[in-house]
Amino acid sequence: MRYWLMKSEPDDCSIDDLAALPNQSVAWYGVRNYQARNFMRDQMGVDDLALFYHSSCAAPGIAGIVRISKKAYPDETQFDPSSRFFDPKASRDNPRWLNVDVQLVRKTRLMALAEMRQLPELATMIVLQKGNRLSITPVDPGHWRFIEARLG
DNA sequence: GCCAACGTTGGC
DNA sequence: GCCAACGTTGGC
Repeated sequence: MRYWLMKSEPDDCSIDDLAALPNQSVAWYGVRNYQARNFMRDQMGVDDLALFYHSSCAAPGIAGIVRISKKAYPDETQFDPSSRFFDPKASRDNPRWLNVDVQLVRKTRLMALAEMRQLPELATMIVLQKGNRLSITPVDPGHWRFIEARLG
């Protein structure tokens, strides 16, 4: 059982969008970074928990908690020529990209990036490191407990 | 829109 | 294997 932080652009899928979906769950498609893919493939298990983070938006920060509801399987969008995530080098025999499914656990108050940066307890979080762009990062249990307590 | 940081591609 | 060029991410 591990903890994660997963970035989503709210213009694409916000915490409220997730809450409105059937089963409040969604395929975390579109990851096109090998390190993030490998996290899903090698380390993510069903019932792992993740912070749902809004990125590339006016108010970046943690917006909710989700759980991994299905382990990694091939990302359909890599096979779809009409998708912006289409990958001509991927095939069904040899898929390159994977996704997991996530399900809403609860929406939280927004814990803004600016607030996170002000908390010395969180200073070593991967997502706060300079230049970090990974869309999926592990969160250590101490950070998880601290954030969860602070989210109320 | 700007720009720093990073990952990927492809020529050599 | 090196590395320049290019594309993307993501905060501001």
